[in-house]
Amino acid sequence: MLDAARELFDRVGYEGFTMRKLAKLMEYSPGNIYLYFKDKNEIFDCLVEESFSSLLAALPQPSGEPGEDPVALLKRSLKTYVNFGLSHPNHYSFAFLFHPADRPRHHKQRPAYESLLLKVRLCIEKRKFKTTDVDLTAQALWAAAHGVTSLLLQRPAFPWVARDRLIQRVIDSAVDSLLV
Amino acid sequence: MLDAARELFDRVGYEGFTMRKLAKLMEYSPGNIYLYFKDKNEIFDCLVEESFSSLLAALPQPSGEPGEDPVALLKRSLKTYVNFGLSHPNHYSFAFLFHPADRPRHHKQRPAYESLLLKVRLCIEKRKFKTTDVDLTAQALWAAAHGVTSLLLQRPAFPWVARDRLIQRVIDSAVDSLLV
Amino acid sequence: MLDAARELFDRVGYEGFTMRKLAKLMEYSPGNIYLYFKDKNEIFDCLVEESFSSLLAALPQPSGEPGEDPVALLKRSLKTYVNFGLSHPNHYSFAFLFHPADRPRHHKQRPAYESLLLKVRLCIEKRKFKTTDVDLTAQALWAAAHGVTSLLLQRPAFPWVARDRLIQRVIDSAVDSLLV
Amino acid sequence: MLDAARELFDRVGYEGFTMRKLAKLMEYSPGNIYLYFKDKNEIFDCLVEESFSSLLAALPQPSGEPGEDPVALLKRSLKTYVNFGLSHPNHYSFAFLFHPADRPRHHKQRPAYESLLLKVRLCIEKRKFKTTDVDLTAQALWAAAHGVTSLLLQRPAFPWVARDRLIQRVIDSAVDSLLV
DNA sequence: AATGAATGAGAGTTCATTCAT
DNA sequence: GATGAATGAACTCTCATTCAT
Repeated sequence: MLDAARELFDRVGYEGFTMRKLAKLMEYSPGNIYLYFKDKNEIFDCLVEESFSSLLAALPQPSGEPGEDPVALLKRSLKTYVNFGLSHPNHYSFAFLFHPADRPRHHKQRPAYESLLLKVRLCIEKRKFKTTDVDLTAQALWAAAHGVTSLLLQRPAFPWVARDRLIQRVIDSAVDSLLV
Repeated sequence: MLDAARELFDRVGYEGFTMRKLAKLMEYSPGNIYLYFKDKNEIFDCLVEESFSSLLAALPQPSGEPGEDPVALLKRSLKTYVNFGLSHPNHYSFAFLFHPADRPRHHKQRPAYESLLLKVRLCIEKRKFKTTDVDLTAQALWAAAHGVTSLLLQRPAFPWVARDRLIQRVIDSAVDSLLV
Repeated sequence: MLDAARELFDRVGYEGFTMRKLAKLMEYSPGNIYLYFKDKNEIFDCLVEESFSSLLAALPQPSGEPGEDPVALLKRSLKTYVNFGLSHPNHYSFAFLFHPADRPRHHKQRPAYESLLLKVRLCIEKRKFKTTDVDLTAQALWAAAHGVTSLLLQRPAFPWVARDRLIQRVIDSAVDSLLV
Repeated sequence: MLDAARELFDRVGYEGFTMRKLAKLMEYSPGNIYLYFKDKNEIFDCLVEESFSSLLAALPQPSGEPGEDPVALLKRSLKTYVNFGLSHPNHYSFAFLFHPADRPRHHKQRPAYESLLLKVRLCIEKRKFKTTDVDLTAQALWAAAHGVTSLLLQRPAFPWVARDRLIQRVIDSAVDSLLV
């Protein structure tokens, strides 16, 4: 049922999503949905939560081994982030693109951001970066990664250069410019 | 009339925009709108077009003077783009973020992209950049700029660092890493 | 339209009243009602107001002539009240019988009560009554009058004695017991 | 189960009473109710019946002792009636105030009326009353008692004088005016 | 050129009720 | 006996749109 909802949300956007369409999609009666979810918002919340969970699960974690290259880990991480978005557009949409502005922002994204912070901090601790501002750096990297992801997802018809090159370039630019 | 529509749209966003509200705002009758616009979509199309026009108008153009620094121009240009998005959140969302699958995508954004291409090409011609791939570079820069803009717009509650620093950092990173 | 609403309210009661039924009754579309009334409550409010106005208009007023018998006026007044209820069941229902408990009580009834107070006060001033408690007396009289009215209206099938005799008796009992 | 229904009904009133709430209150499944009651109406019918029974049970009965004062008994009876209504507002409303025209009127109230007739007859037989019309007298008394009860119930916000005084006055007036 | 009245569809939600299990 | 899932109709209300005037 969440799958159907996700697909519908993705197809018609937040505004276009209606309980009735969902019901029809599942060949249910409208009222039946309310046996499983309190209301429309609850569905949305569930989807968002699910999406953040899978994103988080996909991200690589520092191994803790002494020889590990923190910059490589960071880059791998960012690339994973982008690829996750591209290969799970539904999840990415829920996590980062829909914006029912009237609802209290979900802070489910926090763990993912923490994970990024951690990796940035690692780079800084190992003196790989010129900067020492963890938050600023993490947010700038996030912005870059999110930028490619969302553009590629939302403008599929645009004449993009080869995806991989573009992604690589964005990440390299964002990270390399920080290196000592 | 478009002004009223724009103001309403700015105030209430896409979802909140209704023909009735527009009519009341102009002290017209609802039906009267249809004398000027075929339907709601046409209004939006106009609005989007206007938005892109004013974005384009806001973007700095190369002066053609020999002493002009193309890199500075490029950076200024990107910053303008981001600030335009931040100060017209509804239009930026509407132009770049929504994806109502049922409507043909507007390719109004094309001229803005061309303008970016032009400036990148300038940098390359003046041997400021290591790279020579105009499209790849332009798209990577667009991604970065779009990334900050959309994140800031869509997650207003997130504990961002100072906006200006973040924007500056993203742009600097993206551009500086290209310099010879 | 108010007439239709009144009739419907009266036929099906407050809970049974729905916008759809009203629409169908008038051979309108449901949404059309909202051109004339903000919502269901506003309809109800209008009806209540109307009803109190006509009740008030029906009640006799003291002539001010010196020879006027205040007790007779009071009795006439009470009888008018009851008869108004019996001959305008719709109005009476709206004024006194429906009870949408969740809504702030309408104080539209106040003027009618004031009118009763006035007449009671007259009797007391002219030393016709043993009591001097204006409010207590007025409320007790109202209770009696309302009692007959509502019983007769709401239990039409009950084997009542002759209406007029019953009404007369209730009023006489209530008033005569007060006389010096 | 009727107890649960009664409690629920007492708490939320007629409009607020739903099968689901009843089911949840009893920790049953909604469908389960239908094993015991045909439908919602049947529950209400039972409730009403019960209400009338307990009203009847609450009413004082003539002791048959020779010294008993029938007028005092009558007054006590009327007072009990009013207080019953005030302390079971929902049931009183349901029994005496609603008039959902679609349902056949319950004549469950008959025994209560008989009980009143009986007491009036007693007063007349013992030559306490000027009148000899049992029905007229009983109905007038009922009207008075019902009048206070329903007004107090339906207009809780009205600035009533002290309840007890009002009730006492209404009953005294109605009865005393009959005394020889 | 402009309006007011009207429509029909659709929104989210809740309800009494049924029925296979 | 009892349940969970399901239905279908109803609810209030809003919307884009039309059209006679």
